[in-house]
Amino acid sequence: MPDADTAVFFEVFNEIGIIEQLSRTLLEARMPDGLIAPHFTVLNHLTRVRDGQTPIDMARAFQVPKTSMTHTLKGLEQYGLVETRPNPDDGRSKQVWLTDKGKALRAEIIASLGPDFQFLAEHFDTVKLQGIRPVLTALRIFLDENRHMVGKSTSVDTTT
Amino acid sequence: MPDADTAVFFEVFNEIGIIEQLSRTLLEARMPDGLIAPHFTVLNHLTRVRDGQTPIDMARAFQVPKTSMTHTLKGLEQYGLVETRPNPDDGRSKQVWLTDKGKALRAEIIASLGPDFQFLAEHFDTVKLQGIRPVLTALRIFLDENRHMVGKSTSVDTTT
DNA sequence: CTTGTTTGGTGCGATATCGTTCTATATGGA
DNA sequence: TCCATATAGAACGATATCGCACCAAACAAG
Repeated sequence: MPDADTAVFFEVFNEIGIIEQLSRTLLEARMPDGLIAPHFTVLNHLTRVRDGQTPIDMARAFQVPKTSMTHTLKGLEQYGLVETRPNPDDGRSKQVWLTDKGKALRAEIIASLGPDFQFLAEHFDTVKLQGIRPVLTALRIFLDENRHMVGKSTSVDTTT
Repeated sequence: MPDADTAVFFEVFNEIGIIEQLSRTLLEARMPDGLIAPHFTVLNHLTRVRDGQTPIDMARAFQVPKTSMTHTLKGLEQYGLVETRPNPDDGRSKQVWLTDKGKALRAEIIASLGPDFQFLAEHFDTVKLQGIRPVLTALRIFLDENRHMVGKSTSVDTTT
Protein backbone atom coordinates (compact mmCIF):
# COMPACT_ATOMS: atom_id res chain seq x y z
CA MET A 1 0.00 0.00 0.00
CA PRO A 2 1.84 3.04 -1.25
CA ASP A 3 0.05 5.50 0.97
CA ALA A 4 1.48 4.00 4.11
CA ASP A 5 4.95 4.00 2.62
CA THR A 6 4.84 7.58 1.54
CA ALA A 7 3.17 8.81 4.71
CA VAL A 8 6.24 7.99 6.74
CA PHE A 9 8.29 10.46 4.74
CA PHE A 10 5.76 13.09 5.49
CA GLU A 11 5.88 12.34 9.20
CA VAL A 12 9.64 12.11 9.36
CA PHE A 13 10.12 15.38 7.48
CA ASN A 14 7.64 17.01 9.78
CA GLU A 15 9.49 15.94 12.91
CA ILE A 16 12.79 16.91 11.35
CA GLY A 17 11.51 20.38 10.58
CA ILE A 18 10.57 20.98 14.19
CA ILE A 19 13.78 19.52 15.56
CA GLU A 20 15.79 21.68 13.21
CA GLN A 21 14.00 24.73 14.52
CA LEU A 22 14.58 23.81 18.14
CA SER A 23 18.21 22.81 17.72
CA ARG A 24 18.95 25.95 15.76
CA THR A 25 17.51 28.04 18.57
CA LEU A 26 19.68 26.08 20.97
CA LEU A 27 22.81 26.83 18.97
CA GLU A 28 22.04 30.48 18.39
CA ALA A 29 21.48 31.01 22.08
CA ARG A 30 25.20 30.30 22.54
CA MET A 31 26.42 32.51 19.73
CA PRO A 32 27.49 36.15 20.01
CA ASP A 33 25.04 38.79 18.93
CA GLY A 34 25.11 39.36 15.20
CA LEU A 35 26.06 35.81 14.35
CA ILE A 36 23.59 33.06 13.56
CA ALA A 37 23.55 29.40 12.74
CA PRO A 38 24.81 29.66 9.14
CA HIS A 39 27.92 31.48 10.38
CA PHE A 40 28.66 28.65 12.75
CA THR A 41 27.98 26.08 10.08
CA VAL A 42 30.64 27.63 7.88
CA LEU A 43 33.20 27.91 10.67
CA ASN A 44 32.55 24.30 11.55
CA HIS A 45 32.78 23.10 7.98
CA LEU A 46 36.07 24.89 7.39
CA THR A 47 37.44 23.30 10.53
CA ARG A 48 36.18 19.80 9.97
CA VAL A 49 36.72 19.43 6.27
CA ARG A 50 39.45 21.92 5.58
CA ASP A 51 40.40 25.50 5.06
CA GLY A 52 40.73 27.18 1.73
CA GLN A 53 37.49 26.04 0.13
CA THR A 54 35.74 28.24 -2.36
CA PRO A 55 32.38 29.84 -1.62
CA ILE A 56 30.72 27.78 -4.31
CA ASP A 57 32.05 24.59 -2.74
CA MET A 58 30.36 25.46 0.50
CA ALA A 59 27.18 26.65 -1.14
CA ARG A 60 26.94 23.21 -2.70
CA ALA A 61 27.83 21.44 0.51
CA PHE A 62 25.04 23.18 2.39
CA GLN A 63 22.61 23.31 -0.47
CA VAL A 64 22.08 27.03 -0.26
CA PRO A 65 22.05 29.51 -3.14
CA LYS A 66 25.42 31.03 -3.79
CA THR A 67 24.09 34.49 -3.04
CA SER A 68 23.22 33.34 0.46
CA MET A 69 26.74 32.03 0.90
CA THR A 70 28.19 35.31 -0.30
CA HIS A 71 26.11 37.08 2.30
CA THR A 72 27.09 34.74 5.12
CA LEU A 73 30.77 35.02 4.25
CA LYS A 74 30.52 38.79 4.16
CA GLY A 75 29.30 38.68 7.74
CA LEU A 76 32.08 36.35 8.84
CA GLU A 77 34.66 38.52 7.18
CA GLN A 78 33.35 41.67 8.82
CA TYR A 79 33.78 40.01 12.19
CA GLY A 80 37.30 38.92 11.24
CA LEU A 81 36.44 35.24 11.56
CA VAL A 82 37.49 34.25 8.08
CA GLU A 83 39.56 35.84 5.37
CA THR A 84 39.40 35.34 1.65
CA ARG A 85 42.20 35.28 -0.86
CA PRO A 86 42.08 34.91 -4.60
CA ASN A 87 42.19 31.35 -5.82
CA PRO A 88 45.56 30.80 -7.49
CA ASP A 89 44.04 28.08 -9.65
CA ASP A 90 41.02 30.02 -10.89
CA GLY A 91 40.85 33.73 -11.38
CA ARG A 92 37.09 33.78 -10.94
CA SER A 93 37.00 32.40 -7.47
CA LYS A 94 38.14 32.92 -3.92
CA GLN A 95 39.40 30.71 -1.19
CA VAL A 96 38.11 31.07 2.33
CA TRP A 97 40.45 30.65 5.28
CA LEU A 98 39.80 30.62 8.98
CA THR A 99 41.48 33.25 11.08
CA ASP A 100 42.74 32.51 14.57
CA LYS A 101 39.78 34.43 15.83
CA GLY A 102 37.46 32.23 13.78
CA LYS A 103 39.04 29.05 15.09
CA ALA A 104 38.81 30.33 18.62
CA LEU A 105 35.19 31.35 18.31
CA ARG A 106 34.16 27.98 16.97
CA ALA A 107 35.90 26.30 19.88
CA GLU A 108 34.21 28.65 22.34
CA ILE A 109 30.78 28.00 20.94
CA ILE A 110 31.28 24.27 21.08
CA ALA A 111 32.57 24.52 24.60
CA SER A 112 29.62 26.60 25.68
CA LEU A 113 27.27 24.03 24.20
CA GLY A 114 28.91 21.37 26.34
CA PRO A 115 26.65 21.76 29.37
CA ASP A 116 23.56 21.84 27.20
CA PHE A 117 24.48 18.66 25.43
CA GLN A 118 25.52 17.17 28.72
CA PHE A 119 22.05 17.81 30.01
CA LEU A 120 20.52 16.28 26.91
CA ALA A 121 22.75 13.24 27.15
CA GLU A 122 21.72 12.72 30.76
CA HIS A 123 18.02 12.82 30.04
CA PHE A 124 17.71 11.33 26.59
CA ASP A 125 18.77 7.90 25.48
CA THR A 126 21.86 8.49 23.41
CA VAL A 127 21.89 4.88 22.30
CA LYS A 128 18.73 5.59 20.36
CA LEU A 129 20.41 8.56 18.78
CA GLN A 130 23.36 6.44 17.80
CA GLY A 131 20.84 4.15 16.21
CA ILE A 132 19.14 6.72 14.05
CA ARG A 133 22.28 8.53 13.01
CA PRO A 134 23.25 6.15 10.18
CA VAL A 135 19.72 6.23 8.82
CA LEU A 136 19.70 10.00 8.85
CA THR A 137 23.02 10.03 7.07
CA ALA A 138 21.74 7.62 4.45
CA LEU A 139 18.60 9.68 4.00
CA ARG A 140 20.61 12.87 3.67
CA ILE A 141 22.87 11.32 1.06
CA PHE A 142 19.94 9.86 -0.81
CA LEU A 143 18.02 13.12 -0.91
CA ASP A 144 21.14 14.96 -1.90
CA GLU A 145 21.86 12.63 -4.77
CA ASN A 146 18.29 12.73 -6.00
CA ARG A 147 17.38 16.32 -5.52
CA HIS A 148 17.35 16.83 -9.25
CA MET A 149 14.69 14.11 -9.61
CA VAL A 150 12.19 16.55 -8.39
CA GLY A 151 11.98 20.22 -8.70
CA LYS A 152 10.21 23.12 -10.05
CA SER A 153 10.74 23.70 -13.73
CA THR A 154 14.17 25.26 -13.77
CA SER A 155 15.72 27.46 -11.15
CA VAL A 156 18.66 28.96 -12.88
CA ASP A 157 20.54 30.28 -9.92
CA THR A 158 20.26 27.34 -7.65
CA THR A 159 23.55 26.40 -6.18
CA THR A 160 24.51 23.70 -8.61
CA MET B 1 32.95 9.50 28.46
CA PRO B 2 30.78 12.54 28.02
CA ASP B 3 32.36 13.66 24.77
CA ALA B 4 31.17 10.61 22.89
CA ASP B 5 27.66 10.99 24.26
CA THR B 6 27.36 14.63 23.40
CA ALA B 7 28.97 14.28 19.99
CA VAL B 8 26.06 12.25 18.70
CA PHE B 9 23.72 15.17 19.29
CA PHE B 10 25.98 17.33 17.26
CA GLU B 11 26.06 14.84 14.42
CA VAL B 12 22.34 14.18 14.48
CA PHE B 13 21.49 17.87 14.52
CA ASN B 14 23.84 18.39 11.64
CA GLU B 15 22.20 15.74 9.50
CA ILE B 16 18.77 17.00 10.47
CA GLY B 17 19.67 20.49 9.39
CA ILE B 18 20.64 19.33 5.93
CA ILE B 19 17.63 17.05 5.55
CA GLU B 20 15.35 19.88 6.58
CA GLN B 21 16.87 22.05 3.88
CA LEU B 22 16.46 19.41 1.20
CA SER B 23 12.95 18.37 2.17
CA ARG B 24 11.82 21.98 2.33
CA THR B 25 13.09 22.54 -1.19
CA LEU B 26 11.18 19.43 -2.23
CA LEU B 27 7.96 20.75 -0.75
CA GLU B 28 8.32 24.26 -2.07
CA ALA B 29 8.89 22.95 -5.57
CA ARG B 30 5.28 21.72 -5.46
CA MET B 31 3.77 24.89 -4.09
CA PRO B 32 2.32 27.76 -6.10
CA ASP B 33 4.47 30.82 -6.57
CA GLY B 34 4.25 33.17 -3.64
CA LEU B 35 3.68 30.44 -1.09
CA ILE B 36 6.41 28.71 0.87
CA ALA B 37 6.82 25.97 3.42
CA PRO B 38 5.47 27.88 6.44
CA HIS B 39 2.22 28.50 4.59
CA PHE B 40 1.81 24.82 3.98
CA THR B 41 2.70 24.01 7.54
CA VAL B 42 -0.14 26.19 8.77
CA LEU B 43 -2.67 24.78 6.32
CA ASN B 44 -1.63 21.32 7.34
CA HIS B 45 -1.79 22.04 11.04
CA LEU B 46 -5.25 23.55 10.78
CA THR B 47 -6.41 20.48 8.91
CA ARG B 48 -4.80 17.87 11.09
CA VAL B 49 -5.37 19.36 14.51
CA ARG B 50 -8.36 21.58 13.97
CA ASP B 51 -9.66 24.83 12.68
CA GLY B 52 -10.22 27.92 14.74
CA GLN B 53 -6.90 28.06 16.55
CA THR B 54 -5.43 31.38 17.53
CA PRO B 55 -2.24 32.69 15.95
CA ILE B 56 -0.42 32.45 19.23
CA ASP B 57 -1.40 28.79 19.54
CA MET B 58 0.24 28.06 16.24
CA ALA B 59 3.27 30.20 16.93
CA ARG B 60 3.81 28.06 20.02
CA ALA B 61 3.16 24.84 18.15
CA PHE B 62 5.80 25.65 15.55
CA GLN B 63 8.18 27.44 17.87
CA VAL B 64 8.30 30.58 15.80
CA PRO B 65 8.01 34.16 17.04
CA LYS B 66 4.50 35.46 16.97
CA THR B 67 5.46 38.19 14.54
CA SER B 68 6.52 35.53 12.07
CA MET B 69 3.17 33.83 12.46
CA THR B 70 1.37 37.13 11.91
CA HIS B 71 3.30 37.54 8.69
CA THR B 72 2.61 34.02 7.47
CA LEU B 73 -1.09 34.36 8.22
CA LYS B 74 -1.24 37.66 6.41
CA GLY B 75 0.03 35.89 3.31
CA LEU B 76 -2.45 33.06 3.64
CA GLU B 77 -5.28 35.51 4.11
CA GLN B 78 -4.28 37.52 1.05
CA TYR B 79 -4.48 34.36 -1.02
CA GLY B 80 -7.89 33.56 0.48
CA LEU B 81 -6.64 30.32 2.01
CA VAL B 82 -7.63 31.12 5.58
CA GLU B 83 -9.89 33.65 7.20
CA THR B 84 -9.74 35.10 10.66
CA ARG B 85 -12.55 36.04 12.99
CA PRO B 86 -12.43 37.62 16.41
CA ASN B 87 -12.20 35.17 19.25
CA PRO B 88 -15.53 35.24 21.11
CA ASP B 89 -13.78 34.15 24.31
CA ASP B 90 -10.97 36.71 24.24
CA GLY B 91 -11.16 40.19 22.83
CA ARG B 92 -7.43 40.33 22.24
CA SER B 93 -7.17 37.38 19.93
CA LYS B 94 -8.33 35.94 16.63
CA GLN B 95 -9.32 32.56 15.43
CA VAL B 96 -8.02 31.22 12.15
CA TRP B 97 -10.26 29.16 9.91
CA LEU B 98 -9.54 27.32 6.69
CA THR B 99 -11.47 28.37 3.61
CA ASP B 100 -12.58 25.85 1.02
CA LYS B 101 -9.81 27.17 -1.15
CA GLY B 102 -7.31 26.52 1.63
CA LYS B 103 -8.52 22.98 2.15
CA ALA B 104 -8.38 22.34 -1.58
CA LEU B 105 -4.88 23.73 -1.94
CA ARG B 106 -3.53 21.60 0.87
CA ALA B 107 -5.02 18.53 -0.78
CA GLU B 108 -3.55 19.49 -4.14
CA ILE B 109 -0.09 19.98 -2.73
CA ILE B 110 -0.18 16.65 -0.97
CA ALA B 111 -1.43 14.98 -4.12
CA SER B 112 1.31 16.54 -6.19
CA LEU B 113 3.90 15.28 -3.73
CA GLY B 114 2.61 11.77 -4.22
CA PRO B 115 4.88 10.85 -7.14
CA ASP B 116 7.91 12.34 -5.41
CA PHE B 117 7.29 10.35 -2.26
CA GLN B 118 6.49 7.33 -4.35
CA PHE B 119 9.91 7.60 -5.91
CA LEU B 120 11.53 7.97 -2.52
CA ALA B 121 9.65 4.98 -1.18
CA GLU B 122 10.81 2.87 -4.09
CA HIS B 123 14.45 3.70 -3.62
CA PHE B 124 14.85 4.16 0.09
CA ASP B 125 14.13 1.64 2.79
CA THR B 126 10.94 2.85 4.40
CA VAL B 127 11.26 0.28 7.14
CA LYS B 128 14.28 2.17 8.38
CA LEU B 129 12.27 5.34 8.33
CA GLN B 130 9.52 3.70 10.32
CA GLY B 131 12.24 2.75 12.76
CA ILE B 132 13.60 6.22 13.32
CA ARG B 133 10.25 7.99 13.40
CA PRO B 134 9.46 7.21 17.06
CA VAL B 135 12.92 8.32 18.11
CA LEU B 136 12.56 11.57 16.23
CA THR B 137 9.20 12.13 17.84
CA ALA B 138 10.64 11.46 21.27
CA LEU B 139 13.53 13.80 20.57
CA ARG B 140 11.21 16.52 19.33
CA ILE B 141 9.04 16.23 22.42
CA PHE B 142 12.04 16.18 24.70
CA LEU B 143 13.61 19.24 23.13
CA ASP B 144 10.30 21.02 23.16
CA GLU B 145 9.74 20.33 26.83
CA ASN B 146 13.25 21.39 27.75
CA ARG B 147 13.77 24.35 25.50
CA HIS B 148 13.62 26.65 28.51
CA MET B 149 16.54 24.77 30.09
CA VAL B 150 18.79 26.54 27.76
CA GLY B 151 18.59 29.90 26.26
CA LYS B 152 20.12 33.22 25.90
CA SER B 153 19.57 35.51 28.83
CA THR B 154 16.01 36.58 28.21
CA SER B 155 14.33 37.00 24.89
CA VAL B 156 11.20 38.85 25.71
CA ASP B 157 9.30 38.32 22.52
CA THR B 158 9.92 34.67 22.01
CA THR B 159 6.73 32.85 21.30
CA THR B 160 6.04 31.56 24.76
C1' DC C 1 43.79 32.64 -31.76
C1' DT C 2 38.73 33.41 -31.94
C1' DT C 3 34.32 32.71 -30.42
C1' DG C 4 30.33 30.59 -28.02
C1' DT C 5 29.28 28.54 -23.75
C1' DT C 6 29.91 27.54 -18.93
C1' DT C 7 30.90 28.90 -14.34
C1' DG C 8 32.29 31.73 -9.81
C1' DG C 9 31.00 35.73 -7.75
C1' DT C 10 28.43 40.12 -6.95
C1' DG C 11 24.64 43.78 -7.05
C1' DC C 12 20.01 44.41 -6.56
C1' DG C 13 15.20 43.92 -5.40
C1' DA C 14 11.44 41.21 -3.23
C1' DT C 15 10.06 38.79 0.48
C1' DA C 16 10.93 36.32 5.12
C1' DT C 17 12.38 36.25 9.80
C1' DC C 18 12.51 38.10 14.09
C1' DG C 19 13.46 41.47 18.03
C1' DT C 20 11.51 45.65 19.95
C1' DT C 21 7.91 48.53 21.09
C1' DC C 22 3.21 49.77 21.57
C1' DT C 23 -1.91 49.13 22.27
C1' DA C 24 -5.82 46.93 24.01
C1' DT C 25 -7.80 43.43 26.59
C1' DA C 26 -7.51 39.93 30.53
C1' DT C 27 -6.62 38.57 34.89
C1' DG C 28 -5.47 38.30 39.66
C1' DG C 29 -4.88 40.41 43.85
C1' DA C 30 -5.85 44.20 47.41
C1' DT D 1 -13.91 48.09 42.30
C1' DC D 2 -9.28 49.39 41.22
C1' DC D 3 -4.81 48.71 39.93
C1' DA D 4 -0.64 46.06 38.66
C1' DT D 5 0.78 42.73 35.70
C1' DA D 6 0.38 39.49 31.89
C1' DT D 7 -0.89 38.47 27.30
C1' DA D 8 -2.54 38.70 21.98
C1' DG D 9 -1.61 41.07 18.24
C1' DA D 10 0.24 44.75 15.07
C1' DA D 11 3.64 48.22 13.49
C1' DC D 12 8.24 48.96 12.51
C1' DG D 13 13.10 48.35 11.54
C1' DA D 14 17.19 45.36 10.92
C1' DT D 15 18.95 41.57 8.89
C1' DA D 16 18.50 37.02 6.13
C1' DT D 17 17.19 34.43 2.16
C1' DC D 18 16.98 33.90 -2.49
C1' DG D 19 15.86 34.66 -7.53
C1' DC D 20 17.47 37.34 -11.38
C1' DA D 21 20.63 39.89 -14.14
C1' DC D 22 25.18 40.83 -14.92
C1' DC D 23 30.40 40.54 -15.32
C1' DA D 24 34.73 38.42 -15.77
C1' DA D 25 37.43 34.40 -16.14
C1' DA D 26 37.64 29.63 -17.93
C1' DC D 27 37.01 26.34 -21.24
C1' DA D 28 35.83 23.99 -25.41
C1' DA D 29 35.40 23.76 -30.54
C1' DG D 30 36.81 25.20 -34.65
